[in-house]
Amino acid sequence: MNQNKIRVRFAPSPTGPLHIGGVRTALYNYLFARNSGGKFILRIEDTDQTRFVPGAEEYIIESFKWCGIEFDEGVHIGGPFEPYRQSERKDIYKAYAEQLIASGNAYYAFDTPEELDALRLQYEAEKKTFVYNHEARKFLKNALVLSDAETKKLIESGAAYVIRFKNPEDEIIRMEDLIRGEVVVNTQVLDDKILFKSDGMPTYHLANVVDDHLMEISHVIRGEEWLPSMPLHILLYKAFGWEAPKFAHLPLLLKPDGKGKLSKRDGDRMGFPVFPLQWQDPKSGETSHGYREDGYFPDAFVNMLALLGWNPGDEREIFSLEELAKAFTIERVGKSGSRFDPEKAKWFNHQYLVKKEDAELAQLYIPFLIEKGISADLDYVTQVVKLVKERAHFVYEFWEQSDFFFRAPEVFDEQAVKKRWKQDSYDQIAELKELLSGIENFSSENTEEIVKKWLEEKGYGMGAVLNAFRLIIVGGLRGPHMFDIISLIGQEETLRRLEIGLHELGKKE
RNA sequence: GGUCGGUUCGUCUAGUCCGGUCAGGACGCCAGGUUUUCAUCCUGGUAACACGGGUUCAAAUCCCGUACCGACUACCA
Repeated sequence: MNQNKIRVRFAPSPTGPLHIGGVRTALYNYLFARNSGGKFILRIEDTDQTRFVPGAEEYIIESFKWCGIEFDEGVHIGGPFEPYRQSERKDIYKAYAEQLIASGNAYYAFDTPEELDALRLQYEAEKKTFVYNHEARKFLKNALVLSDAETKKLIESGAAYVIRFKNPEDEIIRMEDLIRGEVVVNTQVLDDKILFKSDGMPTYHLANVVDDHLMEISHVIRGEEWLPSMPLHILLYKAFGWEAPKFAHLPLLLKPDGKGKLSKRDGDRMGFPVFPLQWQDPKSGETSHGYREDGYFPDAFVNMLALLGWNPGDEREIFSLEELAKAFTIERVGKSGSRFDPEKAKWFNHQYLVKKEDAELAQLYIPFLIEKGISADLDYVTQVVKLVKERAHFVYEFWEQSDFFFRAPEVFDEQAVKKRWKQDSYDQIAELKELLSGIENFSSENTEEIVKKWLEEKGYGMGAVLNAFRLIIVGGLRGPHMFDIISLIGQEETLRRLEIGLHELGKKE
């Protein structure tokens, strides 16, 4: 193995949509690779044929594309270590399993799943736990107990078998985790995990070790749920006589309330996405929300995710992907699980929304307008966006903040009428209409100056008049600066709305 | 049950390795200010070292124990 080359991989199983915890794991791998000038690889771990879900692999690839996370090698782009899909590498694992048998590190076992299940039940009844370990393997149906001739005969007769790892009986394993430091385990407590299944496929444990070695992976950065199997993996590298990669086990993403790791259910329950993209389950037809479809910007999403378990050590919070790559180090990844906070996710999106160009946001807004049956030119929409973007977390919220730029109010908010349409209002607004109709330069600044002067001369209350004015133009007590609004919709439209408003609201007695 | 991991404001976290500033920032929340409304924005406030021992002049920081939480414990990954 070339020791100087940093190579990391993300190795999902195509069993469904990618959970944001998985996205974060991939992100940290990506950032680590970019930070160190290394390579980032996408490998598909589809050794469980029974759990294959159509479309999952495509979903995973599309998710990263959306996030802006790019791979250097992988199932979708190829590379020097092809193939990158384990089902297509099927043939290579058997030989490695047999190599382990030859070296005395593994053995054939013929126990059927039913037999083992029965054993587990039996143990449970006695309040014990059945473990296929160095004790149990001495009295079960395997090559350690059977003679070589019997074993050979069984295999030749076509009996189903698995290959299990033969754990050392009593050995202290000291392991180094980049995030957690030293982890020590006695092999006594380990069980003889299956490496090779009776269906001819390797298990994760064998396949990931073989592939990581063959693909010259230098660092294995994965979720904390893999920490308990790190000893097995270390032992496997040792048994093969290979140098093990460095390991880093990332803390879990926890649910926003209560206990435990974040799950799909939490998203449904609390109304926030758990997946990067929308996903429709091919079997149940059930649809799950995605960040993309819910209006999040990919850069905001990635930024938010990166800060969940990692921090730069200073007080910066807004990072582009490039900035993240520059700042990221594995040392600054925390040890403890992070509770996901949907509120902060929204805040991040707002930050990115405000930072974006008005024209860019207008482009994104136009489809929403079209859906409302409104056609407006980009220039006008850009002006509108400029006025309302600070008030929104998402582009889809623009409509509720700016509908009145595109159409006259159809109804007047009842509460607002009650509060702001007083006895004097009709006459004052009628006067205001007169005033506005005479203005030649209808710019925001100019109308504001003229109206304020008029208010002062007349001794009218600014709040009273302008709120009544707003009520008529907007339909409610909301929206940006009044003079910005009328300047944008124009003099003609302003006067038209005043006419309608006066007629609708009438004179209050 | 067993093994491993974790524990600083409600949440994300800095500080812990190399003991010593009112334990800092952000989100949220609350209050005030700005404003013609709402939002933004500005200012301020709220609020934490899981617990118990020990070592020390001094512990969030080092040691031990306890509690709690989590992950894992499949011919799944």
